[in-house]
Amino acid sequence: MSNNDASNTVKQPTNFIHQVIEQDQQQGLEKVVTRFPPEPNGYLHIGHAKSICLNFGTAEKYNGECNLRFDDTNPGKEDQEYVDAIMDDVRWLGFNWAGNVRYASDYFDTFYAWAQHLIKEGKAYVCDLSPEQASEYRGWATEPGKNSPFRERSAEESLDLLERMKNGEFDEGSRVLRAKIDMASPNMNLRDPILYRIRKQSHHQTGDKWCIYPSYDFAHGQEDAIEGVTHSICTLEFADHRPLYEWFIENLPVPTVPRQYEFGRLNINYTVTSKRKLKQLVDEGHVNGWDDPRMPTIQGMRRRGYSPQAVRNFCDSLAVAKTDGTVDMAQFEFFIREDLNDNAARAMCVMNPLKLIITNFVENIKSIQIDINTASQLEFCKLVGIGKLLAEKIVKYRNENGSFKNVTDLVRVNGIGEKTLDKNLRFIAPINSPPNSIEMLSAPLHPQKEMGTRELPFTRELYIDRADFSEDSTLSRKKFKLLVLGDYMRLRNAYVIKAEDFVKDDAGEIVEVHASLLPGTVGENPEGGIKPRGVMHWVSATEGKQAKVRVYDRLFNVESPDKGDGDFLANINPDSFSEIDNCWVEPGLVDAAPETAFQFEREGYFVADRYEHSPETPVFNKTIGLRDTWKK
RNA sequence: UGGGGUAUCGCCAAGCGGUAAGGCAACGGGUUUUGAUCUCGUCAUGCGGAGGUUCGAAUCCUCCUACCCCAGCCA
Repeated sequence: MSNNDASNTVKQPTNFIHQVIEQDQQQGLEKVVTRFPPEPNGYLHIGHAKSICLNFGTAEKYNGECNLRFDDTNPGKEDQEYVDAIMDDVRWLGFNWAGNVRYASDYFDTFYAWAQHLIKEGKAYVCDLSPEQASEYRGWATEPGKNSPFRERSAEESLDLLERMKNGEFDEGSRVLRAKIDMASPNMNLRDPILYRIRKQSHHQTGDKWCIYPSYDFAHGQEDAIEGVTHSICTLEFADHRPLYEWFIENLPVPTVPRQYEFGRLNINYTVTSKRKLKQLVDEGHVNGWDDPRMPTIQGMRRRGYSPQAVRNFCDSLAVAKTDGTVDMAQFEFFIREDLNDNAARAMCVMNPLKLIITNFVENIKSIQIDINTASQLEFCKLVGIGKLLAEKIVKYRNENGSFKNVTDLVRVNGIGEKTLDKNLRFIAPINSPPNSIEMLSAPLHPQKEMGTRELPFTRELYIDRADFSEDSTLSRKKFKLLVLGDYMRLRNAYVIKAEDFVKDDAGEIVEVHASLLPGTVGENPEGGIKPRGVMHWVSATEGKQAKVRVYDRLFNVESPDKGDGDFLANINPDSFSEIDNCWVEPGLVDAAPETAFQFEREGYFVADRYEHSPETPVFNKTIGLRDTWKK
């Protein structure tokens, strides 16, 4: 992988879990097994990405295995839709789980048998207290709870009651199975926690087989034990559950002994990562779904154009510790830009078009258009997909049949089809007209890396960005890198031009700029010490393509939108989305595959929309702007 | 409040008794056909606070303070 060299030079943040594993290995641990255990009740977000990278990354680092396991113990909240999306997300990040996908529900039979085991051992009982009563009996932090009146019920009776709970004889909420631990424990989780509750709901995996479902606590550690998980990594809020986790492992005939370790959850400013709040954003229509590019969901980041490698690099840069801080969004953005800068092809897109006419175009451009009635074999070879042999055939055909009457007659030559003709149309001059309407320039796809080149049609009429022209020629040369009347500017990958004139409409708006090009300045500096003020991007007005660009900004305009219990929706940034219809891009861009990333030079990074981009209706999403140190 | 955690630069974070790494951000300089990239440089006598132990403390001890988590038949 490409980040190998990075990991060799960049010092890894410490990871106390890796320290634990290395100690365990010294004690004789042979194989590390981890797991990523989401509940399929929503879409994964950046916080889960950290957990995925930690669990899968740890397994990878120590040549172990990592399972993907759905913790599906509460059917009311879960859905197959989420199962599918989560698998998609894990794969997108580039991880492979060991063996098949697992489900907690795979083990429901075992859990039931283990529940019976605990009852027989006198360590669990069916309790008939209502939820309200149970809450009262549980006591308060400073005062111990009271034993349930059903606590000393006989094993036989509990066994029978549990069986009947399973058979659907009782209503939801009427009875539960509880562990008999300690109603006076200062740890509330140990005050006779619930093992099974009645839920008359069908389950996305087990259908209607069950109407009682195990609680998280009665399931999670046992799942780990069944799968041979050695290091069960979860977030800090589960630290209080560890004694219970261990209690089950000690009191049940489990095949292996997993250990639980907790690390600090990832928080990022200017966004929210609580499932409840993300759901609210979707349900109330503040965003366009879970995969809205403004969402911190993996699906959203993907649609926004964040690369999986960038997300991974960011997650790997985070220390695995027990502190609960909030990482600056700028730190994430650094990794997004770093990866995109390396890998995104460069292109030009004019987002606010202003027409620029090159007044001396005809006299000065180097045409590569071909007059098919006079071209030689060698000249035909310049066309796309035409080699020496085909070129010879064309010349022969022309000699035998006389001049072409139409450009399209080229297909009559054996070996040239519609497709070849289409690709070459712009390189062929119309019959009987001067072959000079387009100059094909070539530009590198990347300024530093060897990524090849692209063809850039340069024509008499171009589009430049409105913001790049000013009629005010008194503007400081140093401060304003603009096309200013009477001054020079470099067209990126093309000529240096000089602005000469402009046209205003009745409303006083500039609608057209006239400029002349300096011959011989493609790839060369102008003679006579002329220094352009700067460089600007452009697109041919006749050869370029119109495209739609969606610009996204942060969803919230305060650092901690969910601080406190106030309405986090009040902090929504009303200008987080805008769509610009009249953008012009290089012709080649419309053929880009969905999810291809580009840097639109001087504008930022953009991605062809995963779902809506097509050659007919090109749609690009702004992933992130370029770093901008331009101070006015 | 009882229990469980955590406190080192604006943010993330190393450090594990020997005299405060690194990254992000910020700010300066250089290169540049992207105001990008790249590159060079600046940025904690200070480690939540107060005492103490020690030749020596961010690291050990004592007390204090602040913040986070638990008190669902959610995970």
